Amino acid sequence: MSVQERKERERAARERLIVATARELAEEQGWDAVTTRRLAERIEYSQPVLYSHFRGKREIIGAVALEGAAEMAGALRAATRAADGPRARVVVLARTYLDFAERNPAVYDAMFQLDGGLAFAQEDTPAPLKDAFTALLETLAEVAGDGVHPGVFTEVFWASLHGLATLTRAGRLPAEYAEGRLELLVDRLAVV
Amino acid sequence: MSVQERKERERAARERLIVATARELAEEQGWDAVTTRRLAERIEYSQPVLYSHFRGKREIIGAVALEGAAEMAGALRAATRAADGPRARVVVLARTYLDFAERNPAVYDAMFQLDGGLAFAQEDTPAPLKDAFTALLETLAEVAGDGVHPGVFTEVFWASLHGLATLTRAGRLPAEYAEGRLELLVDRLAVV
DNA sequence: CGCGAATTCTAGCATCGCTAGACAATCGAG
DNA sequence: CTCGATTGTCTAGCGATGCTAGAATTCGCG
Repeated sequence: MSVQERKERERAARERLIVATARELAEEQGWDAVTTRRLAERIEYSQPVLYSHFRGKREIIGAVALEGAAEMAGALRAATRAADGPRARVVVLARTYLDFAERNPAVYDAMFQLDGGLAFAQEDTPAPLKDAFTALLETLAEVAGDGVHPGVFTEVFWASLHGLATLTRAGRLPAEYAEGRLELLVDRLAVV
Repeated sequence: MSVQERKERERAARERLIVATARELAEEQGWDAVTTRRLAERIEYSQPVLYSHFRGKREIIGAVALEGAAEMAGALRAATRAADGPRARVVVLARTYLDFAERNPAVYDAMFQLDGGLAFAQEDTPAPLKDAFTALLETLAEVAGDGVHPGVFTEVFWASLHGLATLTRAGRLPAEYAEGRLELLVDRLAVV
């Protein structure tokens, strides 16, 4: 028992180290800088070790994405729980989402911009991704408006936030009116 | 005169060939398949010729993006011109935008997902990009609503469309309710 | 025709993701 | 405690990538 268990624990710890290091490196210098060589050097193992944990770079991105999804779901729930009233909850939800994207650009990219080999919007979508969507839905369902499917409403709202997040960060939208855009979006989309 | 002029004409033609070929290849097999070697082979020149026209791959992507922006602006204007009434114009605008993104995924990526080295939302933003934004604004200004800056409204609307376009194409939104999402978005955002 | 300049190509660099096969460490049986 | 076998890890290398230096070629002009 003990020997094998210890090995498995160590292996799991190393896997977490890989994911954490990849995330770190990506936030520091962007995903392009996350090469298998650099990553291997940082965890102080050789490259092939990475491939004994993950099929390839794509799967490492996927692992970071799942970690990020869980974090985002937590952040969204924590933020909305502290807000009073449907409208305030939606505003804080949107702000928290955009804030997460801005503070964790590499993680956000792993989740929604890069190919992490994860299934979306299907039965076999990993739980953390489903749950992050659910976290959005919990707050948005109460402002979807009559006769509007909450899931579809959440999809639209999410897409809008995603558009704002990505275009702003890429410098394709001016940074200055960010708050005004957020409020306009909430005012128009949410039925309070 | 004549010799030098002919050379310049030929040079310009070859530059157009490079851009067109890059676009073709990207639409056929994705931007990852657009390598300098493959591109050079298709235009029947060696790799260094590419670098006598463009600083690197990034600039080639940028050139495709500009071409795409001009096309998109034309498509948006043609579509909205044929529609009666503000709401119908907005619906057809949104549909045309999403349609363009779906039919020209590689061009859309060059414009809004990849780094083409272009400036956005600044004075030195290339004219085609500014004009594409203007094409959106022309139709959207009349449904921005009282007291809402048309530019900011256009930014929000554009971001929402962009989110829908990218998330749908990446399979992160189910393909089935696409039309419903579009109509919901227009109903809520546009003030008619 | 033949020279000088402009143009194009060959060959190569550093780096990438990924992997085969050599090597080392560890385990269980006797 | 030793020794073979299994597991784990590393070294070295493959075929690509974007990009470039310098050789080779082509071309216009006197």
